[in-house]
Parts: sequence; C-alpha cells; structure tokens
Amino acid sequence: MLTRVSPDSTVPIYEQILAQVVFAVAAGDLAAGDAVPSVRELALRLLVNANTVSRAYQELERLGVVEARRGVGMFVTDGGPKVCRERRKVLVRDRVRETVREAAAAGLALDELQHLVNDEWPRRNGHAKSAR
Amino acid sequence: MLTRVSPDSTVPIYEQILAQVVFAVAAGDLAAGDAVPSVRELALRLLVNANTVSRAYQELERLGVVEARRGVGMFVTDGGPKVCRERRKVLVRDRVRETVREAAAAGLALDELQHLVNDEWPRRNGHAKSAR
Amino acid sequence: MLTRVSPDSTVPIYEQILAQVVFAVAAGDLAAGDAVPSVRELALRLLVNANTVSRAYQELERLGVVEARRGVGMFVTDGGPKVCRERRKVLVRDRVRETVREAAAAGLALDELQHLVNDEWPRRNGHAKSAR
Amino acid sequence: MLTRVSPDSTVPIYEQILAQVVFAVAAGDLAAGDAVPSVRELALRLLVNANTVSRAYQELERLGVVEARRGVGMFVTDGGPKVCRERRKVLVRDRVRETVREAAAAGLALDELQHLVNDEWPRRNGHAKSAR
DNA sequence: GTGGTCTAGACCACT
DNA sequence: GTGGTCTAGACCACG
Repeated sequence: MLTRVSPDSTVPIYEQILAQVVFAVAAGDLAAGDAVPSVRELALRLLVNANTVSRAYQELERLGVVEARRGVGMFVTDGGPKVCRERRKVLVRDRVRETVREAAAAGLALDELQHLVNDEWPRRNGHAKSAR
Repeated sequence: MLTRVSPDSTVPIYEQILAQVVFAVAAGDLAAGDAVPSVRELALRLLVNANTVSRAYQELERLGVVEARRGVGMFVTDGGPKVCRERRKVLVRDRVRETVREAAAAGLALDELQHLVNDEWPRRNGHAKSAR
Repeated sequence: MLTRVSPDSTVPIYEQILAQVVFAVAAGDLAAGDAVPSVRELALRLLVNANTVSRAYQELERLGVVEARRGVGMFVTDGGPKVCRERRKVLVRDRVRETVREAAAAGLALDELQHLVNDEWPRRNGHAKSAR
Repeated sequence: MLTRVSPDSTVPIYEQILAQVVFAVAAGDLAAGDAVPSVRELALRLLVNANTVSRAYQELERLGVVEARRGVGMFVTDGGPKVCRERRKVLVRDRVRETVREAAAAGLALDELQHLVNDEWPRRNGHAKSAR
C-alpha cells in the first residue's frame, strides 16, 4: 500500500498517489481519524519529490478526504471513507467506459472484449496480489 | 467514421485521429489504394488545427499505413490493412491491460469488473468525457 | 489590472493573482471567451515565478472560471462571469465579517469603525501594505 | 475573555491569543500587576498546545506587556495598558486598511462597503456564549 | 517534527 | 508559442 509509483506512466505521479490514497481509504486500510504518511516520509518511500506528494495531498484536502492539522500532520476526515468509495467507483467506471468505447470502435464484440479482460487479469500486478 | 474527436480527453487529439484511421483501415472501411481525407478537409471536419491532423498523418506514414503522392494526396498502402489489424490489437490490448490493473488496484474482483464491462457496453456509442 | 502583487503580504501570491482575475472577470474587464494572459507573460509582468501563476490558473480552472485549450492558452468560460461575481461577493463579505469581529473584540463601537473605514478609504490605492 | 480560539482560521492561533490578551489589557479587564493565566491553564482552557500559548506569551513579553516572575507566573507590566491601547489601535487599523483595499480592488464603492459593514455588525461575536 | 509557499530550471506534449 | 509536470532546494509558520 502506497509503496510504488510509475514515473514513466502517462498518468501524472501526483494522480497516482491520489488514486492510491483514495483506494486505501475506500478499502478501510486508512480509517477516519488515521494519519496519512507525512509528506516527507511518503516522498522518501516513493522516491519522488516532496512537492509531488504535497500536491496529491492538497487535492485530497480539496476533495474533503483529509484535513491538515497545523504543525501536526494530515488526517482522514470523518467523511473521507464515503467520499473515497464514491470516487473509487467513478474512477473505475470512467476508465472502463473509455475502454469499452475504444474496443467497440475497434470492432470488437462484447464477448471478445470479455475474453481479453479474462486474459489480462492474471497480469494485473507485478507484485502485490490483491484478490479481495 | 472520422467525424468526431474529444478535445477534453486526456488522450491527445492526434492519437485519437491516428486510432480512428487505424480502425477504419483495419475494418476495411478504407482499403489499400484508397485516399485518406486531405489534411485540410479532415481538420475542418473535426474542427481541429491542421497541424494536428498533419501530425497524425506523419505518424501513419511512419507506421507504413499511408504514403504521400506528391501533389495528389495520401493513400493507404498495400501493407496498410495488415499493419492496422495488428496495431488495432495492440491498442486495444494495452488499454484493456491498463484498465484491468486499475480495477485490481481499486480492489475489484474479476467478476465485478466483468459486470461493469457488461453494464457499460450499451453506452458504447455515447460521448467521451474524461477525468483529469 | 493584473499588474501588481505584494510579495510580503501574508496572503499567498497565487491567491492574490486568483483574486485579481476573479475581480477582473466579475467586473467584465475579462469577458467570457477572452483569453487570460499566458502563464509566462503574467509571470514576467508580475515578476513572479511561472509556477506561481500556473497554480493560480489551476485553481481558476477548478473553480470553472477558465478552461485550458491545449497548446493555445486559457480562456474565460461561459459560466465564468457568474461564478466570479458570486465569489467576489463571498470574498469581500468574509473579509469584512472578520474585520467587524475583530473591531468589536477590540471594543470599538460601530460608528468608530465606520469612521475608520472613511479615514482609510483615501489610502486604498497606495502601495502601502500591512502586516497583520 | 480568553476562552475561544478558531483553529481553522488562517490567523495563527498564537496571534489570536496575543490579540485577545492585548484587547483584554487595553480594555482594563486585565490591569497592571494582574496575573495572566498560566500557560498550562490557558492551554487547557483553549484546547491548544502549551507551546502555542507559550509563544504568544513570549511575544507579549517582547512587547513589554507582561513580565515573568520566576516560579510565580506572568504579570501585566505597569506600561502594559498603554502599550496595549496603542497596539490595539494598530491592529484594528491595519485590518481595516487591508479590507478597504480589497473592497476597492473588488470594485465596491465606499457606500457599498459601509452598508456591508452595517450588515455584518449584528453578526459580531463580541462575547462568548461558549458552549463546550 | 509538520505542511505551505516560492523559486529556478528542466522536460514534455500539444497546436 | 501554449500549459502541465517534476525536481531540487529554500524559507516560513506552526506545534
């Protein structure tokens, strides 16, 4: 959890961090009231610049997922879990929607797309195998 | 075919054009020897900058899908259909792979993902709106 | 308009820029569809770093006041003027509210506060900035 | 008096404490020779970190408003009331000045600002009905 | 220790 | 030319 980032992805690093925190909170790995890793600590862990982490956290604060306590750290808000579960749904659904549209444009049939998803599922992660 | 582009998507416009031509050729809507729309015409049709279309065409030329005949226009090469069918496969597979990874990271199970794909399939002709 | 910023104010520079654009749009100095100054140009004009301007613009985009057109620039949205008029109202009212509260806490009567406002009004265009 | 603090305000907590003490002394609620609440007691009362109170007191000492008697506590100096009345004037005037400048920048006329002040006056929180 | 802001300068993608 | 992202390192305010 929160240990890896893909610097070469087209997805900005701060968005990757953002999504990972959202998923962690949605899954309950981070509960309301819990502290999120400090900016500097997470930057070290992910081998990215502290500003990059900071930007992700600011976005999370804007979303109402975390709140800063001055001089102390950042904490998951009471409403955070709810927001994250909703946001998770939207993130995944939008991604799936775009993929479905492109597959259809490419002339694939639904069952072909389903087969492709099945084929790719075992590749879903180099490491952490989240089965849930 | 080749009539719409999503300027607000995170996917670059020239890549959208590129993919649409690839899909059209792969599907046989554009056969070997057929002329592709002129840069100007397509730019007008899609309401984008001519340079953007031009860049997509350059890429298509680099891929060996089309070739320019000076003073005449650009035409689908003999090898174009084959190249496009292969490329189509790669484009869709990469997209699916990315989606599968994100769904897994979000904690979805395979069957939940499959259901989501089924749910979104009927929407496949709608408009794109992408998150960022 | 958009020509000065107070680097020594307690108010962050990017918020000052943000407020100035909001005021300019609310006043109609920037209309829907107008381009806002480019990030680099405004940075030069205000003698601040381009990233600082960029941050202000990102916030404006989030507020729905401007939208970026890739490779072209940033433009006031159709809804921008409405948003800005509302936001202007809130900004000024909040500031006044805080001031009234502090004046009351300091033991001032309403008419003393009003006199103070009258006295300070002629200074409104001065360079002088205040620390808090 | 000295019973409330707004942890979410942009105004630093120690400055809020500072201002409240200054206002209390200026108003005569705390006279020369009176003891100010101990750091610990005030920290408990305001639910803030003791260091934060300490910092406010340091500032008050630097201003010559209070002085520490070792092992006993902190007391309002003879010159304290005079200093506080002056400082109160400066604090309020600076705040008003900033507000006037912002209102003018927002395009308000003097009479509109005056009306706004009148409207907000009834909302002032002169005295605490602090429930806690 | 914490987060917040700013600078300087780099590289990228898009038009 | 445009905006977007990232790094490195600085300084500040707060607790």
